[in-house]
Amino acid sequence: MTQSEPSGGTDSTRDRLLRAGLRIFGECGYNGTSTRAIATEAGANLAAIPYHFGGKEGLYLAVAEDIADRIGEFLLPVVSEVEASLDTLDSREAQRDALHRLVRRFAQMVIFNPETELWAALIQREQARPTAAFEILYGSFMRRMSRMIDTLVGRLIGRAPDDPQTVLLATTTIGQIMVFRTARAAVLRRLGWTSYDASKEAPIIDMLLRNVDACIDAHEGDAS
Amino acid sequence: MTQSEPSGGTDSTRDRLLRAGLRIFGECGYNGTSTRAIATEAGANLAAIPYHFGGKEGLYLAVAEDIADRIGEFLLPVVSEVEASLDTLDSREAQRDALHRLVRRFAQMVIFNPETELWAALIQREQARPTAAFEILYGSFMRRMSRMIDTLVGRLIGRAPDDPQTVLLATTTIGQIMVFRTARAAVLRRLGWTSYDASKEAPIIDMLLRNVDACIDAHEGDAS
DNA sequence: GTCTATAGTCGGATAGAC
DNA sequence: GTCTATCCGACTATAGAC
Repeated sequence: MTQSEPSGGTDSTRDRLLRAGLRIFGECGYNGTSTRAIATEAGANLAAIPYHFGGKEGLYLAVAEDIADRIGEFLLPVVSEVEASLDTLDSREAQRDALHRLVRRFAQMVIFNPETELWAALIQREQARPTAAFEILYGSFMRRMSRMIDTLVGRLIGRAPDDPQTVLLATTTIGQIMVFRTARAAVLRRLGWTSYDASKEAPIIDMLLRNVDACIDAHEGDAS
Repeated sequence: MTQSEPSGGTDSTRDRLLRAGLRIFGECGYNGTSTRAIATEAGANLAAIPYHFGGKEGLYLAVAEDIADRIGEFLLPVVSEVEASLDTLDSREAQRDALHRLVRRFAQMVIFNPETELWAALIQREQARPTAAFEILYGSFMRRMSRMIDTLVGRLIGRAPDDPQTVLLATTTIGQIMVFRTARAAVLRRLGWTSYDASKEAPIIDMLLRNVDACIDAHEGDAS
């Protein structure tokens, strides 16, 4: 959301630094990453980092913005579509279907999109220990995605979107998806898998949608 | 589980280093932590770290063992109790009740035990990027806790404990709890809270147990 | 915009006195 | 077992030529 689009076709030094920064910051964390490693992987000069980004921290924040942009590109088509149709969702089936579309898309990204591998660790660290980068991530897509899920869940259980009960239920819904990412090492080990390959997508998402429906039915119509 | 018990009453240099290491490794990550910072906080000499633990990495692994021990102390009473009663759980109600006890205890630890704050970030990093410390954590309590939940969930839905469907459902159950820790920053912000204080324990755990029951009912008796 | 060279700081580990 | 002193490598940032 700055002036440049590293996702575009260009391959300037700035873009290569951003790509290398994304990979190495994601893998090693802020402190575990040296600007030398980034410059080397980008095939750029060490001094190019202070020049283009003002320093290591500036590059880190630029990487966070880049991640936010890419997640936005992936999620926003579906989010916008649901937002636009929100006023016409009068039947429970339509509301449920909209929620399913959001959950499906989110799960596809979090669990099965290989690109996510790079973003996930960085976002997790920002959740555990927020820095300025968290504001970038939260303000860009997290807020909008969360509000949308809250709104739909709230309608389905007959509560306001900002009712604590609604938000808690929306949270557990998202948690069922995210655990495949955040407890990845333990989950894969228990399943005897080495990665979440495409053949697992249908059974996992089926289970998630079934659980979402079950949890919502369990909380429907118990307005305080 | 080594030779010493830092949880005991002693306060040797070794114990103080372990406590300081737990706090700072947890807060700043392995690379973000300097042995100088640990030694200072422990009121110990820098050279005491190579002396007692062989170096920074040895201290980190000792911290992981310490965490595993403490989590074990918190969880194992309940896990053992359920394990022991496993053969006599013939009614669905008894099985469900046992699962509730595990979920409740796990949630109390993960979400509401303030001590967990220190462990959580370290464990999360090990999930995203396992090192030798992950083996220590997984082998000590994760495996046992997971097997227990798999076993109970499997019985309740009429499948084997290692059936993928069983493991997936157990995973989503754990995910509903862990999200309060792993997406902490975003969840608190959406709820307008600043921490999970004790007054929130009952409503959150009630919702979790209700969701667990609902998900299990949704998957009951659809044996392949 | 990109390079080399270097300044200045901080990291972990060790030697050796006590 | 605990200390001081120190080595040496790695880090980020900057100066200044091109």
